Amino acid sequence: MQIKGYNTKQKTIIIDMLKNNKDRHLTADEMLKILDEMHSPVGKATLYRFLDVLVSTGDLRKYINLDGEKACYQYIEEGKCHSHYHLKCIECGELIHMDCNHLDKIQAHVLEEHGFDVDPARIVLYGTCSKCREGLNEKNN
Amino acid sequence: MQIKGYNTKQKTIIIDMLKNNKDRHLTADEMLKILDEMHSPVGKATLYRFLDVLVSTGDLRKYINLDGEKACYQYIEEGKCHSHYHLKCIECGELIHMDCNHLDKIQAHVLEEHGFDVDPARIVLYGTCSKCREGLNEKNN
DNA sequence: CTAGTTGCAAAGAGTTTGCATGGCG
DNA sequence: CGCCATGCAAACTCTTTGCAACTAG
Repeated sequence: MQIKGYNTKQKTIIIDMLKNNKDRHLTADEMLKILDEMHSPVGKATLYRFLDVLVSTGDLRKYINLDGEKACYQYIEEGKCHSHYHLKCIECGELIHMDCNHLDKIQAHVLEEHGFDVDPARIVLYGTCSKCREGLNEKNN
Repeated sequence: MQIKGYNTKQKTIIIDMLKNNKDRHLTADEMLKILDEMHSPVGKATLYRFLDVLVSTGDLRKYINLDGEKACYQYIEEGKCHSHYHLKCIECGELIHMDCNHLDKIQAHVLEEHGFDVDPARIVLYGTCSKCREGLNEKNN
């Protein structure tokens, strides 16, 4: 991918980290921790600034965590249009990727009846997963 | 409604204010302002603490940080379970509150087919509103 | 009386900004 | 060399907490 602006060490590190975690939703804090563990610490401000750039160029998607209030980010692979939906458990935090044609109807319905064009890739449904409802899930957050 | 704990002046004032604004989504700051204008100022901490109580008793619904913004609250009339969905325009940032029975099916479907219990109040659908799609919307953020 | 409640101010959490230094091109 | 980027710390915003004074029951 094309890096906007100067091609610095920090930007390369951040992008590598994001690519290595493209299946996860990461918060800024988690990223800082990962970068530390990679022995490639990056300044907090630098991270936030570059994440903003990546979001604006469409390489990164920003989700607002309705529960914990921290924003989560997920890297978007070039040209790859994720047409699946995300379920995020507010108990255990697990992120579930759901392929489901049924939900494609949401988009059609909201567009026709409400005049609003939903981006399906951005849909995140918050709730509780089956494990947590059954109380089987260990506390892991 | 039944007030939990002691029945104080501040609690009565807050509940009155909420009832008078049950058609709106208010942030804590907006409430403080309204209370000031009613010449019945209530301490910030008192408000936040009582809002928490009302949310826990189910009298108030809390919508959290839709886009790094403040939490907003809506009073729930007794016995009336009214859930609606949020549409957030990624162009102009407008937050649209949509009442739609059709979308209630999302919850049932995801629970039955995917074993995941979605909280409808937390659903936020990102996309573009009709005004922005037509390019008619003024830049307002 | 005494446990719940209030309000101030200070602390927290997450994010942004100011500014001097440093590095890309 | 000029300009952008970096990183620290301080600022900022929204919310929560500590604590002494207060009040409902």
